[in-house]
Amino acid sequence: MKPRNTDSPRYQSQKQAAIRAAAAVFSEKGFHGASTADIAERLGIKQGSLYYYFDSKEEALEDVCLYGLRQYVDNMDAIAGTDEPFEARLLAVVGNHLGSYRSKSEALKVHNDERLYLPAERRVRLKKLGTHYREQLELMIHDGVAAGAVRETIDSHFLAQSIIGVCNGLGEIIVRDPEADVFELARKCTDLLLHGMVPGHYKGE
Amino acid sequence: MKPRNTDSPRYQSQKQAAIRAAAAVFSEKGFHGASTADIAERLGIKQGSLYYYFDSKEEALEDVCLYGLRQYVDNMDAIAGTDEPFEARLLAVVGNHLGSYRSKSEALKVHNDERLYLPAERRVRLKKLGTHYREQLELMIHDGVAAGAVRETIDSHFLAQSIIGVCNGLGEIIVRDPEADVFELARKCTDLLLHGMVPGHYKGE
DNA sequence: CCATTTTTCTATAAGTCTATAGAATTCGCT
DNA sequence: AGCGAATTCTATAGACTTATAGAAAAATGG
Repeated sequence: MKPRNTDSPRYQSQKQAAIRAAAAVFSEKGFHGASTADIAERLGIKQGSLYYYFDSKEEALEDVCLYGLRQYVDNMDAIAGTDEPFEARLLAVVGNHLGSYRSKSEALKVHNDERLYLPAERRVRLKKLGTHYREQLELMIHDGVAAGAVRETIDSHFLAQSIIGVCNGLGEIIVRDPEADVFELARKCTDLLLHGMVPGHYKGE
Repeated sequence: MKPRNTDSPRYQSQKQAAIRAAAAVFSEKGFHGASTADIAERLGIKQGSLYYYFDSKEEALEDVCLYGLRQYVDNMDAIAGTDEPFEARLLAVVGNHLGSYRSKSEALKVHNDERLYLPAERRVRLKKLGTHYREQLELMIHDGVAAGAVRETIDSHFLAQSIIGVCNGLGEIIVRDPEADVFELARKCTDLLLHGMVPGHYKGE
């Protein structure tokens, strides 16, 4: 183990850069397909030097996943804490999810696709964040039911998973097409989830 | 290159078994994380012997992906070819998608998560099948609009991607919980897509 | 039941990868 | 400029992988 000053501003900014470099490489080649040499090269240093910032390749993956997930979950907490009407909160949730694909697509993609390759003990913190996210969403749905904005016959676990699924599906559009209008997509997505695709319901549009 | 009789019934059944073994291992460890030794072990033969059935590890991945995708796409063709009303066809599509997670979850999961690690020239056949699938779905949506079953304001690319997304999201429930009732999930999913989560629309339920 | 074909095994070459240790360089500060 | 700390470099051990070649074993069929 090397001596390192984890508080120095230089260390912090390089570590941040290292995480982003790892995110980019993992997202392109996958965890096992990427080598530490790939990550170091993108960062502009040599392979061995990378171990100044990560104790192991697995730690790098964990850091990338946490980085990708953190802001995303924080935003959810903020949304769940407001007393906006259900529809507005749903729009905010969808917007947050889709927005993450644009701003930090790589780290979040790595979390989605590669986190399973982490050993169980490295996944605890991620799991906590993930279940927290879903719980907040399910609570929101319960509120929606109580407020009469959501049918009582829909169970919240099913619905939460559906919402997450649609967002991930649309995330592919966002990643594929850098021109895609994220806000417009979020609006259409929320509308679909609320009112379905069938025409002629009272809400005129 | 070894001499092999690809027509003998024994070869065919062992090759099938090899593809399934590869699917299981790739799905658990990922393409790069899995070794040819892992696949051979699951099949009950030695590492070197595997090359009697695959020219390379990449070919194994391609075969697994094709295996996972084929039946899934064939079913879509059958569904698109009927003249059932739109709602019934949507239910069939969703049921097919969710059902695939139950029956061949491993190969389809491999296709979803690992196909990107194939070199471009090995991906052509997969791409063809995939875009064919989405085109059929978009055509179905156009029919639905023409028949008045779908709002005109929804664009079919967006909707197709949303449908695929919800199904993948619910696929996680199916994979996680072997007791989950796939047909019931498909019904609820179709209902959500058609009518949304908001209560009080004319269709009483 | 023997001869031929098919399938599997053993052994290994050649390459890649992670992680470490210690030397060399750069940085921040006075 | 010069000292000590922080950062990066070089070099390498040790493990693991894919793919191949030729020997061995098992199946097939006349």
